[in-house]
Amino acid sequence: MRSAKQVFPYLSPMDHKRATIRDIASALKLSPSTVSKALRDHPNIGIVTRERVKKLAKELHYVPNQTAIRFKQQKSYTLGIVIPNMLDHFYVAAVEGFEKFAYDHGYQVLIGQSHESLQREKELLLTMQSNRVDGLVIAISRETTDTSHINEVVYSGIPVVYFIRKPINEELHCVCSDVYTGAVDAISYFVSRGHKRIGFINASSYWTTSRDRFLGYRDGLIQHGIPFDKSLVQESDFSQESNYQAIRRLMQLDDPATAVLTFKDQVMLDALNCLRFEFASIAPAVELIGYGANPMIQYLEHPPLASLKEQPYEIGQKSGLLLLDLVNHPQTEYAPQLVKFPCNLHVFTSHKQR
Amino acid sequence: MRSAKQVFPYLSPMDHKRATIRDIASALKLSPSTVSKALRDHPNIGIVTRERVKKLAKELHYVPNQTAIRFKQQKSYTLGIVIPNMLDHFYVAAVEGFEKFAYDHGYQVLIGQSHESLQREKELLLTMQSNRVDGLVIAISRETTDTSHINEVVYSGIPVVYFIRKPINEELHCVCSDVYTGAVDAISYFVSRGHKRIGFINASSYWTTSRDRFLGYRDGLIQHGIPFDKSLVQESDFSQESNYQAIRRLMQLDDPATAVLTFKDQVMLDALNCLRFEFASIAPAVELIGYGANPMIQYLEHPPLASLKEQPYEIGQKSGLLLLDLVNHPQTEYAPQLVKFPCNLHVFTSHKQR
DNA sequence: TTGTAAGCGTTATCAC
DNA sequence: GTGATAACGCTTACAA
Repeated sequence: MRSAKQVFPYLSPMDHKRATIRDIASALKLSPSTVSKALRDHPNIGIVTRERVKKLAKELHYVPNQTAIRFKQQKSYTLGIVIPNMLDHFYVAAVEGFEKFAYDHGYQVLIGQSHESLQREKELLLTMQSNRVDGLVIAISRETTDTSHINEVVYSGIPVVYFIRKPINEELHCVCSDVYTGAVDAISYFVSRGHKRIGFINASSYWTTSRDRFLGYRDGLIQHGIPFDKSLVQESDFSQESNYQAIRRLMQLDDPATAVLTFKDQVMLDALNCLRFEFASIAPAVELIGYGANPMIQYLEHPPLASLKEQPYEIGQKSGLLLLDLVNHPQTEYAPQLVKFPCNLHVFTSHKQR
Repeated sequence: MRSAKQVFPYLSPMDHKRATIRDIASALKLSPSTVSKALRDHPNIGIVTRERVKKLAKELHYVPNQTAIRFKQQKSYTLGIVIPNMLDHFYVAAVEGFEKFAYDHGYQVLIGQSHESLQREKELLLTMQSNRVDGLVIAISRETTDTSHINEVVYSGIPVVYFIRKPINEELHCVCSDVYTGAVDAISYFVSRGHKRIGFINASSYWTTSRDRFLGYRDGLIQHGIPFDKSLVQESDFSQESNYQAIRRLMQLDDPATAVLTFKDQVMLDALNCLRFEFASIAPAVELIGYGANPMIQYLEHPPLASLKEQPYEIGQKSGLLLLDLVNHPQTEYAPQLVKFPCNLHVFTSHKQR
């Protein structure tokens, strides 16, 4: 067994050229094509030759050169995934689902983070094209109101699937959460607990995921005969300051909110802290519901009322499935699908026990 | 502006072949080499030609084919990073630092997650080699007690840098946290608050990062004249059940711990919950310190005493720097460096105010 | 069952 | 200032 000591200083490619199919071929007095076939168990290579080839390949530490294969095959066996941020568990879970699916089908994954910047998103898409990814899924950035850069990718022959966030009026496959129904359920639950002043902290954007949350909020109220009040709807950009501002406004109304639905758990957590620090007297009476069912909530002594549990892993997987289907059937016309995964209201234990 | 509608069904490569340097060359009645040089602002191409080329390139939506460039240059312009897990903020932050450095130097990043499996780690390294990454940083999995697969990579000419976790007795560059000093500081702080029964929940492993925490814990005690007591040291595999078990054992001793240092914040959070649910009477008196300064702690009403704030982003950056140096100077002999970033004790506000 | 040769897109070298 | 040619490692018709 070679130890680290022995390999110092590590051998540069000059000292130790990586073995190629040619090297194996000439050593064995075979042709490169025979070696190539033997290594891949091609049926019309004799068993003896095949074994000889494999044995030597192992001895020479032959590792197939993917960069050459990709180039030759005009296929990168790589799928791209563009997300806003890896610090958000939700996106990480989605990436995991996507990655698992991709790996299981022989594809690699190139991850890009837009950090909510349109500029960065455009650069990422160029990189993806330049790397000739075979397909791409994307959760658009907050700044993405124009999608010409995405259409450019589609036009260049790379299939694209939206996931989690989709621009309004764009028609490509999309996999996301059924946030509408989730919002309706949340409102119903609030109403069942006697709330009438129900606030909503949304994200300002071009995404359907914001619009649908809003529609669910509004329809939920209407279904229970509660008039819609514009002043109960606030927007946040997810920064702590912005989250604090939004909850403050809802608390400082003449008739303040007694319950608040938030765009996601991170917003809810900040709201919870703001209530605790700045509105201590009324804080315990204010009930909150977010989206995401962040596992960290289990560590809170006074958890929020509930959270809408989404299925990011499954969303990632399903996006991968739709994408690979497009990759493998490039010329087929298709009707863009909109796949929605349910958001289930997850009520935290301490509230259930009341 | 092309709209999504117009591109439906999306054009397959057959309908719309991607432009190559050859296409541009023949359209302009130039040679491919001239076009290639023009696109890269090579000095001995006339300004007129250059502009003509660039104009047409834009019109044809020419995007350089990285797969061809990589192949031609025998360089992938890709760096690999292998981590156990992306669900851990700490590693995500490290990846971010590494990625930023890599991108700024014209490299892409291929991320691999071992999920603490040696088998998976080996597969990842093969993939990395197969993709001819120009270099690799790795935080080894929990199961990695033998490093021959890593030496194999080094031997094949790909420089490797360890980060965060390093096997004992392996000599390559390594960038990690100064967990030893962190542990000593934590113990000193515990002692200054009157603790004498100080427990420690460590990770069982072959990593220096476990050994160093332990040595810091032990030396910290010794420095304050507190005898080392083996029963105060427990091990955990980071699962919730394992974390609960570990803290339970420390609480059920004849002379229980009154303070506990944990391998990382996740362990501390579970310990906190376990204390709250199962040892409510003594819980408030037990003080905890973890590693990581997880931002979620700010949402706890009764936060732990403190956390050792590490610098994962900087660790990622520095690993990138050392790695690129190796990539760019392949034949230089080098003495393996061990770079340590400080762990600073971060005391949570509610305790400061006591 | 094995061998030959062409070609994927780009760039480096050298010639003009 | 521009062009011709070879080469990177591999796969795949097609030929033997």
